[in-house]
Amino acid sequence: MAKDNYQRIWQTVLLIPNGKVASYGQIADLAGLPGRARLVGKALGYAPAELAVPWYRVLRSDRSLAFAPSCATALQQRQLLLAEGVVLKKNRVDSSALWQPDLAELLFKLQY
DNA sequence: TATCTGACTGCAT
DNA sequence: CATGCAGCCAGAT
Repeated sequence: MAKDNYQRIWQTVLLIPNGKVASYGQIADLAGLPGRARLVGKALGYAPAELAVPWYRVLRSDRSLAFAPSCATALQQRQLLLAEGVVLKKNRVDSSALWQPDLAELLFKLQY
């Protein structure tokens, strides 16, 4: 069911550590949904506020933010990332902020 | 059931 | 390094 995929995506995004970022495609892979990067974007859009999913830690594979640089959403994303110490240069995060999860630990936490 | 959409990607230029 | 573009595919209508 669609809702199940959203749940898996939200849970995976919840595991991104403070100060780290991941790409849509990476989240899709880790969530067991390879090839569905675009679905990750939709899932974040539908994420219930009470889950407090750190949507701002997810960006494109080239490390650029997925919004027009001047729109309100992009501004908020930049602010949230900067607040966590993520280095941002021209709408791109520094590669040192990329999340490199330990797969064994992930499998344990996600409980598939 | 058929179509349309896009918070994406990889590759070519 | 930046842009363009075809391919992508589940979910929404």
